[in-house]
Order: sequence, then C-alpha cells, then structure tokens
Amino acid sequence: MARHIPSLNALRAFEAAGRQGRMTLAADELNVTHSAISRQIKHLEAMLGVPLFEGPKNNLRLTEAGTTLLSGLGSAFDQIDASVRLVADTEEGALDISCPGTFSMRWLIPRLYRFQAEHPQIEVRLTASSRPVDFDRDGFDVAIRVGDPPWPKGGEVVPLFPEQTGLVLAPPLLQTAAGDFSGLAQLHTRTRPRAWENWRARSGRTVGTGPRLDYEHFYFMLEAARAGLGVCVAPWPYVIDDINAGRLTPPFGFTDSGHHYVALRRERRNRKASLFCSWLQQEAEAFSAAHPVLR
Amino acid sequence: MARHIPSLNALRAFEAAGRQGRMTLAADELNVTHSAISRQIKHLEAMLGVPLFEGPKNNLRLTEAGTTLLSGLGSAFDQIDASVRLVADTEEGALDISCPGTFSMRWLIPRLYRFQAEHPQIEVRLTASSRPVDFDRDGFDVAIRVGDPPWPKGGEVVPLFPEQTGLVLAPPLLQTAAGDFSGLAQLHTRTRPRAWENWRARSGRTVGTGPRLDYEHFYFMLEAARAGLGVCVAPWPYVIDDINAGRLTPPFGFTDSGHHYVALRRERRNRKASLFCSWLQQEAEAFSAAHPVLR
DNA sequence: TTGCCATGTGCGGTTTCCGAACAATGATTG
DNA sequence: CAATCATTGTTCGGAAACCGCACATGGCAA
Repeated sequence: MARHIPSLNALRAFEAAGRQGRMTLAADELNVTHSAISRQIKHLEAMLGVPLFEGPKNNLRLTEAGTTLLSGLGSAFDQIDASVRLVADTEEGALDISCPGTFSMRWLIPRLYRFQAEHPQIEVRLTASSRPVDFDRDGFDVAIRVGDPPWPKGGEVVPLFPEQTGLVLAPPLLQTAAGDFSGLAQLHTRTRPRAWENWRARSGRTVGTGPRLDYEHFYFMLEAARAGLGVCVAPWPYVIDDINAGRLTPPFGFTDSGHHYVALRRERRNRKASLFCSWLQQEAEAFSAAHPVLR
Repeated sequence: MARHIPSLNALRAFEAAGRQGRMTLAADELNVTHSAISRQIKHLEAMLGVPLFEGPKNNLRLTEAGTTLLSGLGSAFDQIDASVRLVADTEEGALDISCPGTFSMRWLIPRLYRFQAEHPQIEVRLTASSRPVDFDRDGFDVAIRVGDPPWPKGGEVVPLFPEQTGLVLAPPLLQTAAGDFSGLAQLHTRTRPRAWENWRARSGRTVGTGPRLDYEHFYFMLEAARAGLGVCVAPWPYVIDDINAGRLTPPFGFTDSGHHYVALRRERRNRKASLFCSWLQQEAEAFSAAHPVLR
C-alpha cells in the first residue's frame, strides 16, 4: 500500500479513542486490547509528525491537531459504515447462519426450502457449529443454539422451543432387551456429555448398566442407534422422522430437558436476519403444534 | 478488530477500482499488484454477501450495489485524506529528510541550525541514505541526492549545485610523495565506485600506481586521508573545511564531475517540504557564492 | 503511603496482506 | 479463424501489520 499515508486501521483506532475519550473504551468498541490502540496511535503520531493527544496518562486530552483530525474522521467513518450498511442490509444477498450440525440436518435443512421459496434473493450460508457464540469474534448473522441463559453479550435472543429428550432405540432391539435394558450399549455424544445424567434426573427413570460408546457427533450416534447398536438419549426434534418411520422407538416418551432452542442474532439490526428469525419462529410454532411431544 | 465489518483496506481497494474503472489502474494508484486488488474485492463481496462488479473480466462494470457503495466511499475517503492533510500539511511538525551520510555531516548538518532557527516548529528527522529514491516505497518528504537524470518518478527535482571533485591528501604526505604520487595508497569508497575513473576522465590528469584501499563510507575514507594513509578523490563540499584548515590539500584543484546535487520532493505539495526546499536552494546559492571551487 | 486506573512497551505469535507466477477469459487484430 | 493482447482470478510462499499478554509507569484518590 502507498507509503507515507497513515494506516486506515490506525486512523480508525484514533477516531474511536478520540470520540470515546479513552483508549480502553475504544479498545472495547473495536474488540482489541488497549495496547493495540496505544500502539496504533503512537504510530499515527509518528507518521503525521504531530502529537494527537497530550496530558498525563490518566487524563489524556486531544491536542488541537487531534481535534481537527477527529472532526473529519468521525463523519468519514460514519459515512463508510452507512455505505456498507446500505449495501449489506438489504433483503437480498448472503445471510450467515451458525447451527449445530445435527440440528441442521434433522430440523433446519428439511425446512429451509420454505424460507428460500419465500426469499429467493437471500442466500443462506450455513455453518455447522455448537461452539459458544461470540459476536465480536464470529462473523455470522444468526446462531441457533440449544442451552440456557445467560446468553452471550451482543446478541438478541429469539426463543424457538423448549427441548425434550427421551431414550430411543431400534424396535427389534427393544423386543429382545431386558426390561431395564441392562447389558445394552449406552450411546453417548461428546456434544452433550451430560445428556444421560440430565435425562435420568428429569424423567425420574433409570436403566440397567451397559457398556458405554462415545461418538463425536449426534448424527453418528443416531446412526448407531438406528443400526441397533444400542440405546441413546436424543432430543425430540432430531428423531421425529425416525420414530414416525418406525426406525426408532421411545419406550418412555420424552421429558423436558430444561434447555431451550434459541436463535441468537446481532444487536445491530439486519433485515435479512430479521426475516430469517421471523421465519424461524413461525416454523418453530408450526413444528410444536404439528408434533406434540410424546410424553 | 471487530468481525463482520469489512476491512478498511478492502473498501479502499474497491473504491479505487470502482473510481478508476479497472483493477490494474487501482493497483497503480495504491502501489500494489492487480492481484492484491482482485483478492481484496473478492473478499469484500463475500463479506458483504453481494457482488460489486459484474460482466466479463475484460469489461467489469459496477453492479447496482457496487455503485451505491462507491458513491458513499468515495467522499468518505476524500474526507479522510483531506483531514489527514489538514493535520499533517502545516508549517509545524515532523519533516522527514533522506540524505547521504557524509553530505549530512559535512554540508547539511552544519547549516541545519539556520533552518531550525527560522522554523523552530518544524522537526527535521534526518535519515542517512544514498539509496535510489522510490517515493512509493519510502516514507520521507525530501531526499537529497547526487547524480544525474533521469530522476525517479513521483518526485519534483529541486537543483542545488553541480558537483566538483578533486584529488586530496594530507599536506605532509604531499611533501614526501613522488611527483606522480606513485606508491601512495589510493583510497576508494563503495558509495562512489567510479569516482577515480571519472575524475581521471574529466580532469585529464593521472597519477602513478599505488595500493588500493576500500572504505564503506566517505566519512571513513576522509578520516583515512586526513590521517595521511593515502590519497583520495573527494567532492568539494565534503572537504572545504579540511582544506581551509590545512588538514587536506588539493594538488590539482577541482573539476566538474558531471553530477548534480538535487533535492527530490514528492509531487504532492507539502508546506514543510516547500519551506525546506526553498531554504536549501538559498543555502546552496550562498554556498556556491561563498566558496568558489578551487580550479 | 498505598491502591487503583489508565496508558506505554517488549516479546512473541497471529492475521492480514502481498508479489510472483501462472491460468482463464473475452475482445481485437492480422 | 487463429494468434495476440489486456484484464482479472488464483495458488503458493513470504513479509508486514497487527495483536495479546504481561508487566512497567505515572498520576490521582482514598
């Protein structure tokens, strides 16, 4: 990039510090540490050849040059942000969604065609992830997660439906199993390590002992269950189709897990995200109405 | 830096390409290759979720989104540039000067106090360098160099004075030397490898053979000459004081070397650089008047 | 006088960005 | 119609910019 022109990042760091009045606040706003802001400003002062701040560390004030620079930069960056929004915040283009993999496969993707039919100009970019959401770090617009409050900062919570989980296994396995399922392999997933414990506590039921098998993803665990390799605890939305098709059976029905499915969206409004979350809520309501949980 | 906000560099690359109409022209303007521009724009389109250019490679046109984004960005970057200039282009602050080391020591620094007396609010930051000037790469405001046209692009040439060089040695050495100086060590500097050859050609004179000694800088070579270690070819401005003080003597006087001392300044006007170059020219004229070359 | 808060800095690492080289594409020219 | 040209697209490997962490420094308040 052309030399002797200050770095735009440095100008941005200075603008935030000047407007906020403190480097630590600018650091929060730009999601860096105060040392990054301090260094950028120091570099900028060297580049421009004039001090931008003066005074003691605990009471920095803008110099005249700093005030002059800030007044021009503030409106320029506002204009850049507005221009970017004008282009990005439309009802067409890409929308980035983060969603647990198995939930995508079992619940979201089978319904997504309806969203795309309604909004053909929105390109949904789906990323499989169950990782805790951090809107400052992550780049997606909406994250679907199952869990409990507190939800991460910087996001608005759109409730979908509560989660129910239940014991499920293949019907032939049920016919040959002991009454308390002792001896049957107990299938676990690393994504939800406390699923069994939680189910027992919540449902008040228990089963006999059996060998434990761990799978990396729900999907693999469900495949194993369908293959008759054992019994597992699964969320209702993930197994509806298998149950209706007779591939899996829930001997004890389903119980509230205490968790909730939610969509987390950035606080800053985004039309595509709004449309998507509205659609999600409608689908969630329709889902709950059309598939009352087997209790 | 906060995620999901496009890189300012990418926005800058896009703005230049949009305004110029071609990525190759934008690359020239921003001193990068077209591949850097192409990549930045591709990344920006992915980030914003909309295409900014359309059409075949050899005739890219802005999309509607691209046009919208460009109109906002253009004025924002203009405002940033103007704000930076308002702060940097004053008659106070830092001024970066690049100058060959020995010329600094022997000619510039002994005079610099007069510039600083006239302009106490300008902080001259001097860097020793003889390297070919590239204003796109280098960050200084003014470069003093000795040489010949063509001068590098992107700079305005401010002539100072022509260069004369001559054979110089310590007086005691002159007294004991053979008439043609044969046997005396011939001192060279890597900065000016052709100095001797050029002096012989230009002056029409020659000297006997002697061992050759190479020094990395003029300064060291002149130190060696003063110490009576040999004879060297030196530019007049570098040895005036030594000659006047009787530390060196020029047996054949000085001859035009064909080179010229110039100040190279950026094309874009900079008040401090203008002041400095005006001052330099005055000092150069005064120098030439006050120290007529010994012929 | 001590603790707190904010900035400054060194060290080492990460991310962004880049150039070089070549590929791909479409228009132009002979 | 094939070759050439001009422009953009992409991969690879490296450089520069930027950053976090940990600690230092300085000034103010309790």
